[in-house]
Amino acid sequence: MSFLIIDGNSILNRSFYGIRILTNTKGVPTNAVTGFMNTLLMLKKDITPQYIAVAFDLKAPTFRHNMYGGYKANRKGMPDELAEQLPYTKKIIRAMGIQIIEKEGYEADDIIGTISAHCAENGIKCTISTGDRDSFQLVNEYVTVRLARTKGDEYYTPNDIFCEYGVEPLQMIDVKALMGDSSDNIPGVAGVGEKTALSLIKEFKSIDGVYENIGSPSITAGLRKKLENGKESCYMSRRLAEICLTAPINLDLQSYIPAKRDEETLSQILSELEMYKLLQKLEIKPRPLIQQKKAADAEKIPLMEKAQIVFDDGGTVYAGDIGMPAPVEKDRLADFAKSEQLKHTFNLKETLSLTGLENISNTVFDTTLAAYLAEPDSADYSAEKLCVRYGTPLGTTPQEKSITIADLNQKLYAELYGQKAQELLTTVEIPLASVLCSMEREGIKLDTDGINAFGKRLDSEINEITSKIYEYAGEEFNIASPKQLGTVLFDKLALPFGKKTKTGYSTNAEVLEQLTDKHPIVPLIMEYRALTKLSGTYVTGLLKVVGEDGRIHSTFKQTETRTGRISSAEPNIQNIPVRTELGREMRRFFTAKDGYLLVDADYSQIELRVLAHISNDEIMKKAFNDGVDIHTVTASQVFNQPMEWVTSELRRKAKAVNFGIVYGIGAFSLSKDIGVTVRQADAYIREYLSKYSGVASYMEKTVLDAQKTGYVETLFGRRRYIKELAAKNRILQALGKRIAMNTPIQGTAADIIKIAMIKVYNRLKESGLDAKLILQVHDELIVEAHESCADKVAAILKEEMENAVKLSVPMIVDVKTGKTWYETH
DNA sequence: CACGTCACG
DNA sequence: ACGTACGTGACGTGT
Repeated sequence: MSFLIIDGNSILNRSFYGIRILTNTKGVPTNAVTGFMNTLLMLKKDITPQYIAVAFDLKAPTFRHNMYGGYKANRKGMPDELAEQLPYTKKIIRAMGIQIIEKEGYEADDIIGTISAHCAENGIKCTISTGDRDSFQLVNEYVTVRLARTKGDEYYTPNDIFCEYGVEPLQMIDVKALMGDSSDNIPGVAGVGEKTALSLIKEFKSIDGVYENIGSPSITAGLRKKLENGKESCYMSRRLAEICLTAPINLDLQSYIPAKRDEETLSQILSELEMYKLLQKLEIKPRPLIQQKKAADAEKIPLMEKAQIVFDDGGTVYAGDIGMPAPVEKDRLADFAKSEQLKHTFNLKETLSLTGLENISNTVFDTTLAAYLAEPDSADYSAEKLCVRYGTPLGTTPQEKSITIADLNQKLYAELYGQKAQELLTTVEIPLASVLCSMEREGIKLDTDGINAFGKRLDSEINEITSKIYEYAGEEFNIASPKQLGTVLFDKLALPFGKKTKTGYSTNAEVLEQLTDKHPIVPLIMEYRALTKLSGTYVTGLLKVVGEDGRIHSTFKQTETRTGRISSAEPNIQNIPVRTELGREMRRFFTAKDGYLLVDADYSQIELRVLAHISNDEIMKKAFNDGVDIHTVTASQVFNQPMEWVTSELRRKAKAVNFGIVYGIGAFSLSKDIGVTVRQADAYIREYLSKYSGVASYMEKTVLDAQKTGYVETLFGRRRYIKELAAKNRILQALGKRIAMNTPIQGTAADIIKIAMIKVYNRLKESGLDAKLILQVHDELIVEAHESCADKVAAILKEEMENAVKLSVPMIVDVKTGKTWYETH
C-alpha cells in the first residue's frame, strides 16, 4: 500500500524554469505542462502507488497596492507564461482520474503534511514528490521525500537527512526557525545562515535548547547577541516554518484511488496543446486539428481525383492504386514516369533523386510539398509526424503505407482546398522539384588546386597573426573561444566591455568594432576571425564536400524555410562570401567546366519592387516605372532634398531605411545600422512612412489582418501562420508584427524566382542548348552554358526572369557572363 | 547539443 | 521599462 502525493506548484514551477520555452503553433506555452506530465508518468511507473493526489496552493491572493498599481495580481509574481499553463495542467490531472487537493487558506505543503501524517498513522507508505526541501520535516519511517532533480530524483529517508544535515527530520523546523527562508518570507534570526543554524541544532537539539544554553562557551559573543536580538523573530519563524498536519481536507483514502481516464478530454486538451509525444505515450489518439476545423463544410470539399500512389520504401519505388501498390522495376521506371495516369507522390524530389528520373509526368499532388504549404513552420514532414498531426494511422507494410499516404493526401487536399496554395502546389512546387533535383545532380565545378593554394596562404597569415595576438595578450590562449577571448580582452587588458551574453562578455564584431582604436590587439582579432572563417568554413569546409567528379552538389531544400525560400545545405552555396574583397576571392574557385561559361542573372531590387506592387504605393511605383534609382528617391523623400542633391552618404542611409522597412523596422536597430541617434532614426522612419503613405497603410493593414486571421499570405497564396502574434509576451508580439510585414515581401519574391526557375529550366530544355541551370541564390540564377551559346542563354535568362510574373512595376534583371563566379560579379 | 559567431540574400 | 530588423547554414567551443 502506498500513497503518492505531488506538490503541484513546486513541480510545475521547476518544469517551467528547467525546460526551455515550448509553445504550440498558436503560441500557448507548454513547457511546464510537459515537464509536469513527464514527472507524473515517471512516478506512477516507478512507485505504482495505490493512491495518488496532487496538492496545489490556494491561499487568498494578497494584492499589494504599490507604486505600480497592484500589477502583481499573480502571487509571487508568477509569470504569465506559467500562469497560463496552470488550468491546463489541472484539467489534465483530473482527466487522468487523479484527485486534486486544494483548500482556501492552505498551502500545498500543509495539504501534503496532513496527507503524510494520515498515512503514517495508518501504516501506509507515503512518497512526497516536490522540487524543494521544505517538506523534509515530514519525513519519517513511513514518509519519504522524492526531490525532483534535473539528473534523476533523489530520495530522502530519515537516515538520508541525518547523513546530509546531521539532524532529525523534525529538527529541520528549528533549523529553519534560525536560518529563515526568504522565498517563504520566514525571517529567522538575522545574521544566522544554514551552517550556523545546523551546528546549533546539532548541539542543542532545538531552539529551546539553544536559548536555554545561550551562555554556553560554544556560542561566541557575537552570535549570542544575534540570537538574543532575534529571539522573538526566531519563535515566530518556527510557527511559520512548521507545516500544518491538520488541514481540513478529505482523508477518505478510497477516494484517492485513481479513477478511469477520460480519454476524450485528454485527447481534446493535449491535441489543443499539440503535445503529440505525450498522447503517444498515453496511447491516446490525437484529435485531428485540421479535420476538426474543416468538419463544418466537409461536404463542400470533393474527394481527390483518383490517382496512382507513388512512394519509396527501403529504396524501392512502389506505385499503384490505394492499398495495392507494387514495386516498379528499374527497367519499367522510365515508362512509368512518362505514363498518362495521374500520380500522387510522397516527397517528389527525393523520389526523383533516388530513381535518377528527370520528372514524373502528371504528378498532381505531393504529400510533403502539400504539408509544407499547409504548415511551413514545421521542421519535420516525415510520415510519422504527419500521421500524428492529421490523426492518420501509420502503415508499416507497403500496402498500408499507400493507404496512409492516400488518407494524408485527402486531408491535406481538404486543408488547401479553396486556397490559392492549391495552385501553388501544382504549378510551382511540384514542377520545381524536378528543377532542384536537376540542379543538385549537375552541381558546380570547384577548382580544388586553386582553393588549396588559397588555404595555404590563409593559414600562414593566420599563424602570423596568432603569434602577434599572443604577444599583445602576454599569454597563449584559444582565440576562437569567446570565453577565453573575453577574459583576455576585458579582464586582463581591462578594455571596456559592451554587451554581455547569457554566458559572459560579448566579443562579436559589433563590440570589437567599438574597441578597434582602444588596443592594437583588437584589429588583429578581427582579422583573425575573418581569416579563420574563410579557412574553416569555406576552404576546409568546401574541400570536404567536393564530389568525385570535382563538383559541388549542394542539397536544395524545398520545405525548409518559413517564407517559401529555398535553402541550401552541405554545402550551403547561398552564403559564399562576396561583401569583402578577400572573401570574394573564394568565388574564383567556382568555375565553369572546360569550354563552358557561367551565366549569372540577378533580379534588381526584387523585394522593394514587390513591396511597391503589393502596397500599391504611388511614389514607389512611379520610381520603379521611371527607372530611377530607388535609394536615391528614398533619400530625396526622407531628407527632403531634390534628387540631384542626394549625396552618396544620404543614399547609403536611405538604402538602410529601405532595408529596414522590408524587415519591419525599429528605430533602435536602424540607428545602430547607420550610426545616428535613435531619435534621428525614428524621425527618418516617420518621414518615410508619411511620404510612402501607401507603404504605411499597407503595413498597418497587413498586421491587422494577420492579428485577425492568424496568418499572412504572399501574392500567390503561400500562407504562414504567425503564432507570435497571439503570444502574451510583448517582445514576441512585436516579432510577430515584423514577421507579418516581412513574410509577404520575402515570400512573394521567393514565389517569383521559383516561377522563373521553372520557366528558365523548361526553356533551356526546349531550346536544345547545351546549358543547365545549376545554382539559385535567392534573387540570382546561375547557368552553366557552352561558350557557343552563352549569349543566347543570357538573353533567355533575362527574358524569362523579367517576364516570370506581371506586376505593376517592371522586374529588372542584370546578366553577366564569365569563366568564374567571381567574374560574374 | 546549445551557444556565440559570422557568412549570404 | 523593456529589447530590438527578416530569412537561412556552418563552424568551433564547451557542457
